[in-house]
Amino acid sequence: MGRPRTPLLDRERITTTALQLIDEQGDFSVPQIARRLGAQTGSVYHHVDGRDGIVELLRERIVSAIEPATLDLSPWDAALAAWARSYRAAFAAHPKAIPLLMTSPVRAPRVLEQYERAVTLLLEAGFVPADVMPLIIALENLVLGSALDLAAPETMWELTEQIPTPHLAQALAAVGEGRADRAFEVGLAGFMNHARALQADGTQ
Amino acid sequence: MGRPRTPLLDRERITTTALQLIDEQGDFSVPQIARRLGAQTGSVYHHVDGRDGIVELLRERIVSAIEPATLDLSPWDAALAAWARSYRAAFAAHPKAIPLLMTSPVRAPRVLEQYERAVTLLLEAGFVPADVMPLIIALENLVLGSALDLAAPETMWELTEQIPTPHLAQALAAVGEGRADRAFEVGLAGFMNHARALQADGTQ
DNA sequence: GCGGAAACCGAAAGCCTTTAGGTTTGTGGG
DNA sequence: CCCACAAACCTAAAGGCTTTCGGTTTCCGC
Repeated sequence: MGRPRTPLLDRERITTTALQLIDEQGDFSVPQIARRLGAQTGSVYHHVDGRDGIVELLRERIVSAIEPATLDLSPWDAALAAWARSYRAAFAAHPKAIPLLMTSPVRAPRVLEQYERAVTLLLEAGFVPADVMPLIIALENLVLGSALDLAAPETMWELTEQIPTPHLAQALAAVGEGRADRAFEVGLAGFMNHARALQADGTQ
Repeated sequence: MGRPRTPLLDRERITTTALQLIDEQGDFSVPQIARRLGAQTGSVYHHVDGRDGIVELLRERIVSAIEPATLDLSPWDAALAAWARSYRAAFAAHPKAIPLLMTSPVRAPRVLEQYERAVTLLLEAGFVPADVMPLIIALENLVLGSALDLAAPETMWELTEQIPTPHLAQALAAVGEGRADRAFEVGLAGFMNHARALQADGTQ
């Protein structure tokens, strides 16, 4: 038994395996990870700060796909919209992980830096400081709400014949594929128009 | 031991106890419910379809607070905005329950009826069928994203001194109390403006 | 070469979900 | 009235999960 000649576990492999499990079945457990990597359950705890620690690693892994360079775009509204799309895309790549990540706060330095830059962007664009966080949080609501929609089963609404919903059925049929993407773009367009209007009011 | 003279358990009490536990500690378990009601764990399963069944009861309990009469308001945009606020308020009453309810689809007849009426409302207002679902889903994204924000800890962003975030700290300080509510109103205003513009384009 | 750190195993405590069979109480049909 | 059956609860147990702890082997710096 004892220490193996070549290591079986490390944070990288643990994270990757957890993400695989989540993509496959929507959840993970420490014993499952250990089995896939050929180790015993307890051994995982030598590399990771418990199950919550693995969730934290997953969060960092997933948000690392957000493209910080989007915030360098000009003008500010193009930057903000591109950042929102990149933010959403990062979560959309692993929709089933979203419920696990939604509860605990943002701690990843990489993401905090991006929020800092987004705030700076809006301040430089002429927004009043008190208006900035509501805007950013509203955008975040949109992104996360949409990401959640991606995590939901194909049909978020289970239509039954017991409750007649003819117009809902018609509207669902009319939108067809990519309803989640179209809804996000509608919400984003509404948000960006509103933000531009606010900025025009403030800087006129 | 056998059957007690006055029943200890029923769906109503199980649901209420589960909701209490969630409000207190953010989660619940079947043994915890049984203990609070003075019964054994296994007995709960005679009334409820497992843990998932309890979650389903919780969903119905919580969404029953959405006020259907909001959709009777006139004009259509006032109705939609009031419905969105009522929708969000229903979840905001039990923010810690939100992560439990976000995964599975909407099955509650009471809510499906309201979606049907919302679709009808937009169709009667002159929206093209293909535009209706994106709008409603975008609104839902806003509502659920904002509800999630309510479920998060007080500070969604954990600022540390290791990563300097002066502008973020300033913006957070400037918004003060009720940042979640203000963000929701900003997002809703943007959405409603966009919807009104779309409707004006379509019916002109 | 040797001592400590690193990596893993084995085992266990304590929680959870769910099922199965046994016991008592209520109830409706004969 | 009584008796069979359904309802409500209990006891017990299987199997999974999270986490901790002590033991064993291997690696690495000095």
